[in-house]
Amino acid sequence: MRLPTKLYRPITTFGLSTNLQLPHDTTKRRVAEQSCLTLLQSCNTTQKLTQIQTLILKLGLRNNPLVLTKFASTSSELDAIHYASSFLFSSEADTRVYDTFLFNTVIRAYAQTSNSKENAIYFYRAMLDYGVLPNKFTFPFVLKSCAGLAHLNLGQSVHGSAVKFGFDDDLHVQNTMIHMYCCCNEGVESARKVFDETPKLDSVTWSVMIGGYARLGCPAIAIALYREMQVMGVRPDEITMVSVLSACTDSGALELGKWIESYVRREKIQQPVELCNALIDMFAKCGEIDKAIKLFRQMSVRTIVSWTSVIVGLAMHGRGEEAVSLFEEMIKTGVAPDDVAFIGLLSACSHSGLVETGRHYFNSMVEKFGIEPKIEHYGCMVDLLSRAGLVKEALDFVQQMPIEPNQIIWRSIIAACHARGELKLGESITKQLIENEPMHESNYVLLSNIYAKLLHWEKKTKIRETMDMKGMKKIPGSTMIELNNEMYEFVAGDKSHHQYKEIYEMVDEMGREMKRAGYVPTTSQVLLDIDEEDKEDSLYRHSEKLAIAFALINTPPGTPIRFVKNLRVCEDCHSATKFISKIYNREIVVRDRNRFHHLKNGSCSCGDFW
DNA sequence: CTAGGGTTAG
Repeated sequence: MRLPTKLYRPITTFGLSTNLQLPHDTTKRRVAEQSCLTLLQSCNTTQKLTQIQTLILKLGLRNNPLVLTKFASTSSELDAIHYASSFLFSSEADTRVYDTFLFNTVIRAYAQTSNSKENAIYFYRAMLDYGVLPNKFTFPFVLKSCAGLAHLNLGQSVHGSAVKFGFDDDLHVQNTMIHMYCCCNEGVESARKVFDETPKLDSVTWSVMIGGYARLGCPAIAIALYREMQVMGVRPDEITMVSVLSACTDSGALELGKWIESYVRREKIQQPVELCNALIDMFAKCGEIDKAIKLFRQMSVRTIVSWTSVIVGLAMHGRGEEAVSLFEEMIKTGVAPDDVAFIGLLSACSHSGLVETGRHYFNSMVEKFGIEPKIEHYGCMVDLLSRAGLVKEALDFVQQMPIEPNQIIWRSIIAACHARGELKLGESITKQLIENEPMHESNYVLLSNIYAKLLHWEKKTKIRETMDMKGMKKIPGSTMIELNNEMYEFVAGDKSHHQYKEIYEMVDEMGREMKRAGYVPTTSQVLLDIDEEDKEDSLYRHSEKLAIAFALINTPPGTPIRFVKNLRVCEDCHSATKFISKIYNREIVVRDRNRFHHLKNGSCSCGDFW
């Protein structure tokens, strides 16, 4: 990690002597000191700080600990903090008055900034260099900075330091420690270790760990941990609820989400906007978009996040027109859209084929709202054109973009090539991608799908071999489904479930019924080049078919079935699910990687393009 | 002077 050396170096260029006489009169001094402090409190720009600095020097108050501390904690603007800290630690300052409190103040100031957290670490090290002892308040600030930097080694060293100074048994330090580890890649295990060694009497400890698992993409563990928390009798607060809700959102655990909504009301847990937003997001992403809209309408205070959550939800459900009119309503209400709101809006246009509307809003970003489009916005536009079948326009658009296109953008175009039969073009783009990033497995999957469609089985097999040779694996498809307040996860060919025999019998029965109704398996997407019957067999073992069979066995007739798939739903499963919705008279709500499919009576809300 | 909160294209 690179630390800013310039701050630590003595700065002697202030040009003012510190040898001015102090006012002898104590009252006068008090007044001067007081006015200095008052001034400092109101000052937040570099310019103002310079003026006050002059005043401090003239009054000879430079080494007054109170002034120093105030000086460090006053600034909210980054430049001002830098300036203040260089002033404090310049060679003219009297280091004898440096104390823990002063360092804590500087460290806190940096820990709270969004992009200057290295400096917090830097001053923590300076503190130790000066021989100033940290206290139990120091570590939460420092650990928070480590968390923001997501720097595991650094975090471990601070952890060691906290142990050395004997503050690792402080609850606040432990909680921040867990949080820090949760924010670092590869840090979960360390987080869990600290968590397991903690008495965990506190809802914060649980919230941190639950939120950590939710953020790391392990919603099932997060939910299990919440249940454990309930068993231990720790009362969750509104922040715990936000963390658990985000786990519900990710895994599609609608029942638990609903339960939390009623629990919050029953237990009279505070309902800040953030919690309402989390509820809206949960309902929208668990397929209950109308419920999300209803909640949104009932809110008395809304933030841009509330609006955006609903817009994104509508986008995922393919209800583009409503998303657009909600966006317009938002502007009329006086809420200025931000870049995220535009991503939601543009993706809504994309999923509903609103090409002209999308173009109009994309242009309005700069023209009307002064928001510079980012790669995500360009990505939405490429997707918009690609999905509408305008592959050539999409390519032109990429060529004219002022930003370097990324893999996501190319994959949008490849998907369109795949869907529109532009297989040669798709093949050449994909080959290019593989050349640039030979270790990215999804590119090989794309190419392999194109070869399957072209019926080039030998080429397809070759790709498979290349992947094996490079030690790459296709991400396994998995399906999460909630039943009787439990989450179940299925992967293709899964036999770990205790009901697996019944499930496979049900899968066979489903296959027979579907064939009778006219279903033809789409075997072209099977990765392996095996004979047709085996291909069918491996299709029937796709995780979503197992999940559907599981739900059919365990729920009364007519109950809607909802599940979440981690990848894009494959062509065959999509068509099979449509048949099942009709044959078994079930409403099936599927959330795949990109969007929702509401299947009912043999047809799907996505209009068969996703 | 101390801790925890996901709205983000495919």
